[in-house]
Amino acid sequence: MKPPSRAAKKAVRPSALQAESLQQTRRVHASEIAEDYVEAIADLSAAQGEARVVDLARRLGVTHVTVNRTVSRLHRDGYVTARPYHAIFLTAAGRKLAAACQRRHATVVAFLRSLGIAEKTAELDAEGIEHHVSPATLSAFERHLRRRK
Amino acid sequence: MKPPSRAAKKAVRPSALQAESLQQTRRVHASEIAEDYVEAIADLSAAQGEARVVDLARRLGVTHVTVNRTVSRLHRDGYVTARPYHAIFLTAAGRKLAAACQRRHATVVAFLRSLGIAEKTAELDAEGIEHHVSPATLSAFERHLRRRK
DNA sequence: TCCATGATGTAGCATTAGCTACATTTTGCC
DNA sequence: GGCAAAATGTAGCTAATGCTACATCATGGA
Ligand SMILES: [Mn+2]
Ligand SMILES: [Mn+2]
Ligand SMILES: [Mn+2]
Ligand SMILES: [Mn+2]
Repeated sequence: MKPPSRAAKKAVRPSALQAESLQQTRRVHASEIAEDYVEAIADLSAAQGEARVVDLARRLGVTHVTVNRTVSRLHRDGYVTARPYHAIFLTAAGRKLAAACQRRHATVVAFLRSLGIAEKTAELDAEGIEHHVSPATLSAFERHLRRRK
Repeated sequence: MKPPSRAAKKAVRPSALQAESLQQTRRVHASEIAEDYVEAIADLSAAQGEARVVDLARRLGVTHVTVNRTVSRLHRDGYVTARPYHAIFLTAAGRKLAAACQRRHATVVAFLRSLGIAEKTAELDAEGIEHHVSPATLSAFERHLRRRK
């Protein structure tokens, strides 16, 4: 069945741009777990001096099995040290990534709060939004925060 | 190796809240593809009267194989009709979801644009951000837009 | 009419990400 | 020191999401 030629070009969002946006979204999702893990490892290291598997499992809301497998991927990718039966520590690359993520996370939460959004809602939404915030958009958030201050 | 008791409780983000946030993020990601698909199907239907597999593949930036399998899941979940060798159409549930997603998408893009973010950046970031925007946050975005207008 | 081409469908591979069940190691405590 | 419990590790399952390669269907033009 051929599309009836009516209405024809309705000047809709171009396919190419949406495809590019969705591809970027998929790329973001591929690196997202690494970001949340290094952030959590940094938080736990600051609070307790180290990050253990159980602590990560509790904080990330998954089982220790999932943590194990993800940590081995983080190790494969050079973000963490991983010795059996020892706590997990960030490498230099891991610390750098964690610092950027912590900063971005805080900015996104502060920005949402500045719009009058409740603390808990801001935290819930920010955990997902943060990864999709490009450097340009992060700058815009910071600019808005400075203006509002 | 036990954590040295120094610094002890550093009043960091509570584990329970972060775990809950990450669980919500994972739930969002599980329904995200359905949202992007019904939105694309609605767009294509409006523009051409129907949504074909090739068109969806082009617009979503994936192969037609991926489209096929996802469409069958959408059919399983009641969002689309699916007859072999025919175009794909939204069910009532699909149209309802698509309308909400289109509206939310437009709001997120407009909100980012109102912060001075470039058109293309807004579009790229919005494609990922939109799914993590809760009803409360969407309201805040709309409120901000009304205020700025 | 018929057939080349485009559209669609399917088989099967890889990776990621979650899980339960069970094995092993480490540790806290008597 | 010895042992129970906690922590950690591993085997193997499911599901989602991407892909290539190949098979089948549908159609428009010669
Ligand atoms: Mn996050
Ligand atoms: Mn975060
Ligand atoms: Mn999207
Ligand atoms: Mn996301």
